[in-house]
Amino acid sequence: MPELPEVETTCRGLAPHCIGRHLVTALVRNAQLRWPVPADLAQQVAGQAILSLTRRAKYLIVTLQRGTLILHLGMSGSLRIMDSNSPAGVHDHVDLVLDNGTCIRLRDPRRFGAVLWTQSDVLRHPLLENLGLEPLSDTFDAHYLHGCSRGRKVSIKTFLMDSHVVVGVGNIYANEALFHAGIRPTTPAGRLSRTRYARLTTAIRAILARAIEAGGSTLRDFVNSAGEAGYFQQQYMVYGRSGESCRVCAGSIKHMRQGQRSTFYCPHCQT
DNA sequence: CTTTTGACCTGACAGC
DNA sequence: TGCTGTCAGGTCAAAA
Repeated sequence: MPELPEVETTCRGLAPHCIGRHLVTALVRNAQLRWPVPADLAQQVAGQAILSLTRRAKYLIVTLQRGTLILHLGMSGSLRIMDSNSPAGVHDHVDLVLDNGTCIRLRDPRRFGAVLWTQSDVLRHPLLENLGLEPLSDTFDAHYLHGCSRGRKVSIKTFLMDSHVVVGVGNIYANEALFHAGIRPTTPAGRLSRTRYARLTTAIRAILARAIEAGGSTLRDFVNSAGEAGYFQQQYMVYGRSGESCRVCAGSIKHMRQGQRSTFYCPHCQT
């Protein structure tokens, strides 16, 4: 489920329900996520106000008065505002219980997600300190990508998905952005011209921004309901369309694997 | 340093 | 109806 637009949508959807509220406790039903949920999480967060909810890469950062929660949705996680008395499903692993009878409930069937706690500068946390640029920031441009790709032999698609270069570009949007930029996913990153990186950065920004807008339409349903409709409403140009005809040239969309991930592209439109 | 591979975990689905 | 194998939106850690 979660690429950057979904995490951003989650962040915006949760914020009005929890900013300024106090956490009563944390209820951990299953601590075995990507990393163990801290055993003392409830004691750490109890009684503290939620000061802000922000996003860095695909991490959600919940700033409390005396520490910070770092949340990640992994491959299958979702966060929802629920009545704290509502029965938990098998994959509802953590509730952050608020002072108004609701909770932020983490559901994550595959348990690749994370709930971590830090009292240090969160941006210096080992998971966050070496992250690349935000794709929607002003500094993310052709000059940046061109510069850090010099000498790199990895394919442009693998390069795009490297979070030390740029964050938030997952498998779906890497495929889609390369189609929009007309770039073959297998091209070595170090061989692309600045001009082609300009097309690519424009494509990445446009696609992510559009996906976030689409996700925004689901925000009003964020409480007690599925907040995922916006995601599936996207009409993909290549992702998941192998064997189907290209929406631009009508040629056949091809499928291949790059580093255990599925790649889809149009051999005619992407060179 | 860069690049590749394995690992984590469950659920859905295709094919026998 | 089972069973087995493959695949899925992420990304760290270890090996090469």
